[in-house]
Amino acid sequence: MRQVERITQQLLSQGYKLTPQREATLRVLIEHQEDHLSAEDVYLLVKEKAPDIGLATVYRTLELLTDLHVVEKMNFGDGVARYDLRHDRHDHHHHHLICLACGAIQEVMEDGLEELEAHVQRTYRFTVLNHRLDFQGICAQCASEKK
Amino acid sequence: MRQVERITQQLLSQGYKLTPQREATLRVLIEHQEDHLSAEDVYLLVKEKAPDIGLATVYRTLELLTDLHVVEKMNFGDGVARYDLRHDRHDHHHHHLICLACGAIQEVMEDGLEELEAHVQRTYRFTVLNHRLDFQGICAQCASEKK
DNA sequence: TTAGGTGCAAATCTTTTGCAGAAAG
DNA sequence: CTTTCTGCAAAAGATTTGCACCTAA
Repeated sequence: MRQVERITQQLLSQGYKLTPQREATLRVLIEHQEDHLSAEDVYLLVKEKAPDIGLATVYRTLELLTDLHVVEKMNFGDGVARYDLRHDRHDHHHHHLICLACGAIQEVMEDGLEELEAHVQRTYRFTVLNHRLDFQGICAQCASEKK
Repeated sequence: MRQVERITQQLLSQGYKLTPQREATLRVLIEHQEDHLSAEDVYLLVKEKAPDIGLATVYRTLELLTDLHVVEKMNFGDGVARYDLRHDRHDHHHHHLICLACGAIQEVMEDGLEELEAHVQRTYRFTVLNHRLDFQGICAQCASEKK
């Protein structure tokens, strides 16, 4: 559980308080790294451990963690924001495979955009700070079920 | 103005009616192809020509055009859906440069993802039907102003 | 003539905010 | 102690929906 401690240190060192609500939220995010949770999802999961937490606090905590680059706020077009734990501070190198049949979201860790990014940088004189790439399609499982 | 006619033909051939509201909305979308309009933006622009149109109709028309693949509904993370006219039926090959300083959204017409897409297809056995790539950063203009 | 479309207002859903009380440092 | 947090309820936005009235085909 080194991860929780590293992040709480970061909170404290920047003058934020470590409250039980924040710690519980952090734990949920870490336990569900694979899951791309919405604020509501996080709220329900935190509620299991700390029934008194309010939804507004979850929103506020997620916003704080986004500012601290602990999580990344994402939008997959389904009307809710989802939050991804960042793997490291400078990580902007993972993509998503979104299955249109079952809705599963899988991560692709390889980057593979360096060349295209350099091209954009040169051709459009655009300084790329981050990028975001999603593939929509049919996952292996759904494809095999259809047969 | 061949574009309007082509799309209205498509509407009619699929059993939808061509109403003045739909035509006006279509014209606005075509005249502002570069602009990544939100539903509200479209509403205000259509209202200039046809003051009686309702916001709900604009939403319904945009939904219809999305189903028909005439436009693509996009989400840049600013809380509103934006609509991009598709360049052709099978087009999934344009990316966006989003300037974090001024908010401008520019299009990149090159694809350059073929290789990565093939890799994903092979490695994850994921059938890619579409993709979506945004670069966030600083545009040329904002970069030069900062000096 | 009639199925589909429209405008309006109300409803819904996600996210944000004001405020008084609570608690971390 | 004091500043920051929290929960609650209300507010704010964006989008959707129910319904009675229109209108394109």
